[in-house]
Amino acid sequence: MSVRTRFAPSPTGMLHIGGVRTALFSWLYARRHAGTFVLRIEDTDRERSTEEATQVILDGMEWLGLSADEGPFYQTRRMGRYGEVLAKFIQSGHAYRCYCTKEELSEMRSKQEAAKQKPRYDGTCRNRTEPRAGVDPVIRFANPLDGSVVVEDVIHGNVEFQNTELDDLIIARSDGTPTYNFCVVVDDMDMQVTHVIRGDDHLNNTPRQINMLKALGATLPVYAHVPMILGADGAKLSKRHGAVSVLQYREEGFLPEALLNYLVRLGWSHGDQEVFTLAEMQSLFDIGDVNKSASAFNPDKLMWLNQQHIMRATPEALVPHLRFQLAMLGIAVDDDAKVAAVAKAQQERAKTLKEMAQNSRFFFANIDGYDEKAAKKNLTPESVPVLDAVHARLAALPDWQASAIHEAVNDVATTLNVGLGKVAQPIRVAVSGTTVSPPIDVTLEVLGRQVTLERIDAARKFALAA
RNA sequence: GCUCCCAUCGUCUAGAGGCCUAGGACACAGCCCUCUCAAGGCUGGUACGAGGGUUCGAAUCCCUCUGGGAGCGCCA
Repeated sequence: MSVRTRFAPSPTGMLHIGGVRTALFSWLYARRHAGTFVLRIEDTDRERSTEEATQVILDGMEWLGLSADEGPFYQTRRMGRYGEVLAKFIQSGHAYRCYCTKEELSEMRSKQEAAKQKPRYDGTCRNRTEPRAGVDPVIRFANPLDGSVVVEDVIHGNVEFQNTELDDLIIARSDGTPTYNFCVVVDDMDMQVTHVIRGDDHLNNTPRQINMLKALGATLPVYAHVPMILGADGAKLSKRHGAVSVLQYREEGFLPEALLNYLVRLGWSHGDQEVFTLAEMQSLFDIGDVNKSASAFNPDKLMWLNQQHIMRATPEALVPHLRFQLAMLGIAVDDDAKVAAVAKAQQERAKTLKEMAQNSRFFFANIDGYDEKAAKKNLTPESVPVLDAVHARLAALPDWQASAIHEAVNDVATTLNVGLGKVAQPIRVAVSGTTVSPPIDVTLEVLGRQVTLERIDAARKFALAA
């Protein structure tokens, strides 16, 4: 039987990197085994599910390239099917109507807590034969009373739960709508999911799901409960560090493959390798190799990986990303060749595309003044002769190419008997407004002769006045 | 409280009894390279939670403790 995995987020909060990682593991596993990856939106909680969160899931998955082979399926559109199974369960005695009120249940709970017991439903309505007037019943699954359930997990090994620890969970609310644990079971069965890969916060309700699956006579899937991702401080992932919408990472200038690379290395490794292409991840990843322990999110390493991926990408591949970031800065460019040239010049010196765009403004827009410290040091009366000499040499250059520019700048330094730095820095400040840019020859080539000469002229005037 | 899970540098990890005076990566510090910033190279410090076993030998196996996490909803 071929592998079928699924990612089943609920649109009650923004999809964040924790969710993305389980999605990635599921997707990778399906890819590795030429299987099918299903996307299912678990939106049975009408109160808390939002359109916006659903859109983030869809857009996020698309941005990351984690395309679904089937779906998205929405649980809210499968209500008929759930009702069918519910009826079957009641008929077969696997489920029953419970008329206990919320007040009664909460009283039961507080008594149990006071007695230092685990709160659980006591089964009062199991043997009730008559409805209770004025109470809309919920439906509970009649969990086996004795014996145990063993979850065979490829990451954690066999985990045994006693049925006496489990209680009769509610599978349909008093308004008739089915609940999470029940829908998951029906869906995983109907969608013929072979491998359930999800966060290990679900390990505890897996035995209940297995009991229901058994009651349905379904084949059990293979389980893989992956460890959670913690915040940078080792505490639960929160908004302050990482629990933001995945799309936030696009805004921040991360490459999808870099984020995926970072995430795949959380709980998984392949020797000493740190940088993985998408193709490598697909061929090397195996869910059984995933660690058991939770890991903390480390923004620095994500940054480093992003830079590694930027460096290894072809300039052409960076074009759309850089354009996106330039557009965010209000810079519209239609010259893809120039964007590629800039990307090529900058790809070694930016940790994010956002940073690259910020540092590349001067290639596309006029500079608005000079950095104060930079000008004070480099655009002085003493630098005027340098700027003059450079201007003259560059104006006379037959070919506007980095190699020729390099030679010209070197010549000026030699002629004036100063270090290359004394020449390159004033030019750099003149054309970029700052002391930081790619190598000066490359910078000028990309900038073009006309703009270069204009800016040197302007800088010369500024230096004279200083 | 009960049940379940987890435990190697600050962080991500290698390690499946001798190859470990514990390896790699991020971060940090220093040096080199150098027209700036980077990238790159080299060097450095820091870890097997504690205690008991098993064994000729334990980071690796077992037990206890400690610490962390999850679940126990008419949430998912």
